[in-house]
Amino acid sequence: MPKKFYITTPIYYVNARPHIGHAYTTIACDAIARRQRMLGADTFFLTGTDEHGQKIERAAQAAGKTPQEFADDVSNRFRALWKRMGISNDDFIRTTEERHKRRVQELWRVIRDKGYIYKGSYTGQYCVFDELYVDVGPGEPCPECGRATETVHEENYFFKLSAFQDKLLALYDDPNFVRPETRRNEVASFVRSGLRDLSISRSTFSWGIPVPDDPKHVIYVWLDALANYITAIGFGSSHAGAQEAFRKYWPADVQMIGKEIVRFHCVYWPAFLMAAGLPLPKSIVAHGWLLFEESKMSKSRGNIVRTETILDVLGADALRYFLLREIVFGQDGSFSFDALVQRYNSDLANGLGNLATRTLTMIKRYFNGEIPRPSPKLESGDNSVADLATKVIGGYNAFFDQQQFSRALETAWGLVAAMDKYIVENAPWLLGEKADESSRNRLATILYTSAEALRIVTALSHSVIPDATAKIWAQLGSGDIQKFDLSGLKWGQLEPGTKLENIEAVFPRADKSAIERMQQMEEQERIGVVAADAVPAPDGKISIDDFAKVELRVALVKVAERVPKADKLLRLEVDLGTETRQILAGIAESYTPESLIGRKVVVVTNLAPRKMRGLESNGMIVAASPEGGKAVLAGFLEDVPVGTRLK
RNA sequence: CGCGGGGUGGAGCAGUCUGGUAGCUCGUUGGGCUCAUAACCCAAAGGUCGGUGGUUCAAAUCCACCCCCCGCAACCA
Repeated sequence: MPKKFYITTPIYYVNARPHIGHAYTTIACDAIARRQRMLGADTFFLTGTDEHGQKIERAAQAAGKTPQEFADDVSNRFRALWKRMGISNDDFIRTTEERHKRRVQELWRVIRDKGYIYKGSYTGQYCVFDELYVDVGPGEPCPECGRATETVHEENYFFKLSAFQDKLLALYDDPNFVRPETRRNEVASFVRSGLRDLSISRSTFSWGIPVPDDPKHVIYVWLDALANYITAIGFGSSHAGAQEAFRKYWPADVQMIGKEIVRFHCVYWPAFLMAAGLPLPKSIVAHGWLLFEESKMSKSRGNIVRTETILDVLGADALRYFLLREIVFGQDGSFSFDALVQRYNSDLANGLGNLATRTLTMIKRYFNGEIPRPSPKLESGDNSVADLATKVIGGYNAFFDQQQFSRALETAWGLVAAMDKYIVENAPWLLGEKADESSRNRLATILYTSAEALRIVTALSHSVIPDATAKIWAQLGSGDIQKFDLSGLKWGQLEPGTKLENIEAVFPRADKSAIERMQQMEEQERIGVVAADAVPAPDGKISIDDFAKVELRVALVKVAERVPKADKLLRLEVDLGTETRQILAGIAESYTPESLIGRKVVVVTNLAPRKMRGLESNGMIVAASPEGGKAVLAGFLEDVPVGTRLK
């Protein structure tokens, strides 16, 4: 029976559209899954979307949709993107599917019946953004994310997380359970500092899976979401086939996550599984974040990179290769169009692609398109290539299996470089002009050696760049690469006499215009999004009515003081003629409090209140805010009465 | 003491866990080749691996202290 291999991506939360960060995780898993299939493992690759929780309920409300409609829309975007990228997932689970809901409830019952769930009451602060109860006083911000918290009083179900502290710590002794090492240390120190029982139900909103026998409560989103890894493969099902699948695939071999969700996967998840008496995943692998040209991608910065743009211009292989080759897996990595194009040109177009073309072209020209039979008389250069190839196979496998993708690829490309050198040193094109037997034999050996090295790099890198390698493989006359048994890869398998197929360049060189095109596409997308948000203004302009919604008034600053422990924030009290208001403004780096008192400023008066550092701000001071520079307050050259409206 | 990442030739980065002549890509300069996608090959210039101290026969790598940069959040409605 073949070995099984089960790998999962996180299920992506549907509060945001898919971006390149999601693609990164998914590509890494896809490459691993494809490789396992090539090695002959019975592989199951799962991805999906996480769709419950208060955050989704509210986002849907803001969008004027039902939570289900909202989730459907975003989930479909993920599914469509993976399809377009050729992601080879075997299933796509959604937490709003019936199969998942029923099985999560079953998991709940199992844990409950083992005595790890109890009912308790809780009064405290809740952070909607993190979906977490936090240990702070009323009105204080969330210590995790800094956003405002809400005071809730709930009767909740609790999970006896505290009972698992020692077992969890023992678990981290296995160096493979959490990787890389830094994450493992992080988690271990978190657990060592003490675990409190975890609230695992909510009754203040309803967008979730009802708690069995107590439908006023919904199950905590993280318990719901984490369970997908087992519900998707059949846990909790009454069908014999599903039960069989669960027994076969669980525990997971690799569970890939981003570093921001380490705690949930390395503490809560194994605790839930232990409570349910289920086996634990063999390895949880956390990767770093993808930064865009050094800074974190964010919508407001306008530096979001959509995967679609890269697919349009360079194709999926280019993106896959770049992400896995350029970034040291586990660390934060930086994305830029320049680096992408450079890497694409040097490694794919000039490297592998060019090696394929030059090798195959010569075989076509000098041997009528048939792989020549090498002479039994080898020279040292030929043997070194064969030796290197063998080393490269071993090295690549070792690195790849430790998720060191960049080093694996670097190793494989060492063979590409060696082949370029080998070809130049042996100058086959000179031998090609001679007709004597020894020249022909020598030429046959050189070209066989080149083609065989090409075949090996192609086979190794297929899981990373599936499309191009499938083409090269076919051009070599080796047929369908997906049928190749990678576990048996070794030097000398290429059959002399094999007829080549039509030769075609697989990685056309990209020029500077490719970068510009991608930047333009992103720019247009950005404008499109802005315009779409502003509803009926296709040219980005707004109507006078839209402007009239903003109420700007002249105000006099009465009180100004620094907010404790805040670098940028000033607390102001301003006189609007009819009332005095408290406003917080992020201008402490530009103005001293004293210089503001008695000054007339422009205030947006009809802005929704917002809490900052526990204080409420009821408006906004208008200022010119140059990028990276100091803010300059808007003011008047002539005197104006306080309270006057600007229009 | 908020959390995290980092400081290695001109640029971007590996290498640090498991000490042993400092490596890759790009760029620059000169040369070569012409099978190949203006590609490929060779050579050269260019680094006291942030600093100080320690451990060691040996430190980019281990230990201690310090300096600097960046991201996130706190606080830019």
